[in-house]
Amino acid sequence: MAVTVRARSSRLLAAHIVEELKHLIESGQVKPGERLNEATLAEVMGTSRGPIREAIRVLTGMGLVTPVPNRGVFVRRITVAEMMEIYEMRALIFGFAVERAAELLTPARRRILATLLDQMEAAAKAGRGGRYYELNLRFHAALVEFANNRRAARVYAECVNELHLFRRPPFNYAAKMQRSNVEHRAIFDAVVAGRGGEARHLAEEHVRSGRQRLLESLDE
Amino acid sequence: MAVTVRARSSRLLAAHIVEELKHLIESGQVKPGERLNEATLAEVMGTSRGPIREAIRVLTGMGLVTPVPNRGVFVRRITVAEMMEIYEMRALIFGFAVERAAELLTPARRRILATLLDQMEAAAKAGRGGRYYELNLRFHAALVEFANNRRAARVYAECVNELHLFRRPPFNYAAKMQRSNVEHRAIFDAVVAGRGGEARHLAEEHVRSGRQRLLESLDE
DNA sequence: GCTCTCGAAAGTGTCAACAAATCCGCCGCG
DNA sequence: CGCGGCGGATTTGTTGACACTTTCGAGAGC
Repeated sequence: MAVTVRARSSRLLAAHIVEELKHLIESGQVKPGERLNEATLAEVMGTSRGPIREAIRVLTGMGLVTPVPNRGVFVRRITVAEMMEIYEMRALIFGFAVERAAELLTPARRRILATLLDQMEAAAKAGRGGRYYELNLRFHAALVEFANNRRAARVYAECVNELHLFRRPPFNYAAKMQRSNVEHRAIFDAVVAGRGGEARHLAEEHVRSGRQRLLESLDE
Repeated sequence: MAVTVRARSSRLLAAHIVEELKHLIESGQVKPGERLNEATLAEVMGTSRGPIREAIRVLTGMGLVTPVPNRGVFVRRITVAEMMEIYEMRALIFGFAVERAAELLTPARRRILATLLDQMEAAAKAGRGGRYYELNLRFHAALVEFANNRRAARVYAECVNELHLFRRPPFNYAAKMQRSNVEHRAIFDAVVAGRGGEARHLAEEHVRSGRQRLLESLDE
């Protein structure tokens, strides 16, 4: 658990620590299965163990860590089976959201999506995998947001976060960016054309093919 | 916040308090918008404020309460708009789960569902709304469980819990039990017959008509 | 009578210390 | 050489105390 901490902005309560811990987990500085040491974290964060424990409990409620009595909390470990389940869930919600987004599309939203698509294309051509990955997340998040269902958006975000627990971002996108982006374009076209049903189907397939790409990368 | 506490079973850590608080919220002993008083809860639970605060943080992570700095945490208040969103989400997941359940049905599972159906019918005939409500929850939960997707089951349970925040169980089922149970039977038949697509459609409609029944009961 | 200010009361945020459980290395025994 | 158990060290669980913020009511002033 080698840890570096970012500067603290808000002096509001120790909800700050929650963000910090989430970042540590999602960025892979603490790995799945690893234990969170209260004393160490307290020292690093410059506080006492109280706020640390409370922040850890928030993560417990979010399901990012699992507590074991008298032994501490461990970063959740995702099995392949769980990953499959989460992907199914994600496909379901993404498909639903995209169909809604098609119904609720506005010119402003269309522009946002178009811009993201262009940027992704540029990133793909330039071979910038990290950049593409980030834009990819934002494209999906935007579509989900445009469904105007915060509950769905939250669950979707949770799925994405948990998938981070399984595999780090810099997994080999280089070869797959092009194909992925073709699918994005197809979804976008269907949404813009107002063909909600088709968009939904494409969105579900897109998530499934993303899962497939991840599975293949596991064999390497 | 008039509170009565049940006997404590496990002597393992203050995760016990989480269950206790959840029960207080779901049973309506503390109402949406109300503040959770740490000192009072500590006294009632027979512990100090530390474990109480930690339990409250778990609820925060689960989204059941929202914290306000220096003012405490408040039980989440669900608006009608949010309720609609949650119902949409619930319909989506329930439909998905039922289709899967149709594919994964076993004789043992079929028997469990059939038994629940019979019990519900009996409860409906006897006009026992509370009993029916409880069996109804179990019937839905069983179907969701039979989809073999724990992530989906968890999200579904969260939706149901949050809907509890909106309206108490003893809302008037008496007149609606019969109709509700007809829908249950139809879903069951489709699942048993292996007609997943039809079952899914029926399941989605069932949740939507449940929402409709709730909306109508709001006008009274 | 109304408003503003001040101060006490209540409640949350934080900390350091203590109690209990678990982990780990060492020693003795078979 | 392997195995079991016995401390010591580490780490979590819990507590009470203290600081700071917010709330609310009483009283002065207009």
